[in-house]
Formats: sequence, C-alpha cells, structure tokens
Amino acid sequence: MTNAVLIADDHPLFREALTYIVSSVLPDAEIAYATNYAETAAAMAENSFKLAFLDLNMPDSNGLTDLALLKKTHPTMPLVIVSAHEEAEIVRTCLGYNASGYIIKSSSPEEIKAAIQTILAGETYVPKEIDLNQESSDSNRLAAEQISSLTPSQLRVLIEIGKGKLNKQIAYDLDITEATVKAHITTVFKKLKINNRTQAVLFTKEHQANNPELH
Amino acid sequence: MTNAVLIADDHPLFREALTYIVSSVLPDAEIAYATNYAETAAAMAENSFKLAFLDLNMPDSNGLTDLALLKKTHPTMPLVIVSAHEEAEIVRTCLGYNASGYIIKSSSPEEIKAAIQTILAGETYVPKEIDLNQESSDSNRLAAEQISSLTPSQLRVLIEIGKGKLNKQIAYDLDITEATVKAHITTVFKKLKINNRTQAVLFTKEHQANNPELH
DNA sequence: GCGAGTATTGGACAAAAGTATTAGGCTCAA
DNA sequence: TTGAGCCTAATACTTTTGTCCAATACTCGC
Repeated sequence: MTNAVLIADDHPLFREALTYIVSSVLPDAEIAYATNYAETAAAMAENSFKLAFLDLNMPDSNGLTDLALLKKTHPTMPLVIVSAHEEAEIVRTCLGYNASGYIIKSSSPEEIKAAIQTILAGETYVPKEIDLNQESSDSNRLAAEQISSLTPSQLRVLIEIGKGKLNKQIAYDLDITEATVKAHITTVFKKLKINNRTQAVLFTKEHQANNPELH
Repeated sequence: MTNAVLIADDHPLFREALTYIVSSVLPDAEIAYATNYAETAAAMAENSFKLAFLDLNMPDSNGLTDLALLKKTHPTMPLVIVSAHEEAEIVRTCLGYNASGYIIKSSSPEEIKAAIQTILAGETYVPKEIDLNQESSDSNRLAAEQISSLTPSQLRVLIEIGKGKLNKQIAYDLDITEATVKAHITTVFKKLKINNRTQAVLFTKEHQANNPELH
C-alpha cells in the first residue's frame, strides 16, 4: 500500500490549498500533481495512488468519458471529483460512474478535510446539501450504463472521435492499426445505439461533466 | 410598419412577465409567441415583427447558429436575446452576431422596460453592468465572423449536421437534393476552415450561447 | 438590363467511414 | 486448463462523405 496521493487540477491555487489539507490528514503522504488530463493518465499508469483528486474541467479533459476510462483502468483506486459545479444532478451522475466522492471547490477546508477522511475510510462522500435520495434522470443513468459497458480500448477510441479526428489519425495516436480502430468503433456504436461518428461526438458532448444541460 | 412583437421563450412564466412589460411600453402591440426554435422560425417567416425576443436556450435551439440564421433571413428585424446567463463574454458574442440587445432574465421589470425603449429607439441595449469596452476574445470574434459569412442555406445545412444527420436525411428535411447538400457542406467547411463533419459538430457545440466555456 | 452573388443540381471521382467475418494471442477466473 | 472476454488485425465489401467541375436559374442592386 503506497502513501502516494494524486492531485489533478489545472488551478495552481487550488492545488496548493488541497495539498495543505491533504497533508493535515496524511502527514507523510507523497503528493503528485497533474495539470491536465494527459499528465493524469500518465501519472496513474506509472504509480499506484492511495487516493486521487480529479478536476473534470481541465483544458484537455473529455468529461465523463475520462472518468469512465480512469475507473476502468484503475478500478480499485479511490477517485474523488473536484469541481466548481454544485448541481445535484452532476454529482449523482459522477457517482454513477463510480467516483468515490465529490468535492465542491467552494467548500470550507474543514468540510474538505472531513470528505478526505470519509473516503479514506472506504465510504463515498458527497456534500451534505446534495440530495441523494432523488435519483439521477433516466437518460443520464442509461448513458452512464452504456459508457460503463465500454472497454478501455473502446473508450479511448470514443474519446479520440470526440476530438474530431480521422480513423487514420486515431490509429496513429493510439498506436494500433486502422482496422482495429474500426473494429472498436463498430462495437462502440452498437453499445451506444448510434450509427455514425457525428452522433458519437454529440453523445460525448452531452455527457461532459460541465454540461449545464445535464438533465 | 406592423405593431407585432414576438416573444420566443419556453418558460411560460417569463413569457407572461415579458408580455406585461411589453404591453406597458406598447399598449396596442399584437404579441405572438413561440416556445421553441421551430415555431420561432415559422412565425418570422409568416409575419414581420417590430421587435422579437429570443431565448437561445430553448429545447431545440442550436445556439448562435440560430441567431445567425434569423439575422440573415430577417436583417432588419430588431432581435433581442433574453437569457439567464450573465457572463459578459456571452453578451459581447451575441452582439457580434448583430443582436439588437441582451436582457438578463433576472433583471428588474424597470430595467427590462428601459431596455425595450432603448431598442425601439434604434439603439442597442446591454445591461449596465456589462463592460463593453473590453473586447470579445479573438477566437470568439473569428468564429462570429466565420459564421456570419455563411449564407442562409449554408447555415441551415450546418445546423442539420450539428444534429448528427446523414446528408440524405438533411436533403429530405430541407427539401433539396443530396448534391445541393454536399455543395453547401463543401463551402461551409472552407469558410470555417475545417475538414469534416465531426469538426463541424464540434464547431457548433463550442459556439452554443449556453456554453460556459465560451472563452 | 447587366453582373454579382446565391441556390440549385448533376456527374465523376477519391477518400473515409462503417459492417461482417475470421482469427491469433492474451489475461484472468473458475 | 478451459472458457470467456478483450485486443488486435486482416480481408472484403457497401455506404457515406467530400471535392471538383459544369451548368441553369433566380434575385438584387446599379
């Protein structure tokens, strides 16, 4: 069991504040940082973290598909979403993707500290003002199920489609052949019940964690 | 010169409130209503309005592309955006698409009344707390220029692409042939400096009026 | 009326997307 | 170790996308 903690957030001030709070709970923790999604994935591939904080609004973030992929590739690592958004539906949706908790950035240090302790104890944490008795909307739950049913490779391909890339480019960037890309795409379309890549783009955009229309 | 005014908004309460205010300024105005984008376009095709209020967050709205298309097809009609968003950048962007004004929904009735009077006098109105001295971001201004350079037909096709439709479906829905659709698409891509339809979807999504990332 | 810009369409073509099928190699759990 | 699921890949094929070129027609301002 390592002592490492990852903080993935593009705001320096927030990273610093969170570092301070984490240190107060885990004085001997080694804290690693990521300031964008690429660094986050790389850090998690190299190290195993006891706990990771993740901002889904980093510049290169792909929203909930990122969360799904990180959870698929590191199923046991507790992943806490940190975000400025306070909408209950967004919080519920993140939990639907198996996040271990959700911290609102404007929370007090005391509350964040309590959140960390709760999560380290193996429980999930959400701000007390969020009503979890109310269920996530049908469409959001369905989307969460569909995205969670994708394998890591399928998620990676979907994310690249969401950037507007050609199959050829995706193959090059993921270091696989175009035939493999196509095979994954066909499976993804079936699982998401869509027919073409423009609908795939719309699907991912509708399920960005920062989509205020998340209904 | 007609006396008709159009209110396009999907919130019944807001429509009612706005009706009341408009009546106080224009007692003999005939007020028409639309509760989604399709009705809005239809109403404007049938009647000529002295003034139109437009909510860009209606369920079937395509954001700023809608605004651009309505302005193209009805260049002289004063079009006022009504929105809950208070971000200055969004306001500036709407003005970049030649809206005649921008009303924040949480404004007081007095302020809205003043707004209407200003616009009827032929001037543009923005909430006084919005700083118009600061310029819209380069990327937003460029996008506004690019979208404004599109012809009505090109805008219509772009909007349909943004819904994830096939060329064949677009042709059917717009009642033109697939050859025409393709011709428009090729021109749109050149004007927007993009290469394929997934990038077109991303382009329109980035320029929805409700995009909080509008930077 | 003339010319410019726009809308429309067709045909031919190249490129990309997408499906179906098959198959080898891999890991992991039963 | 056997089977299930995943990743990979190739082949063959159809459909869709996108470009280029050419042409007709309409409208609007000058």
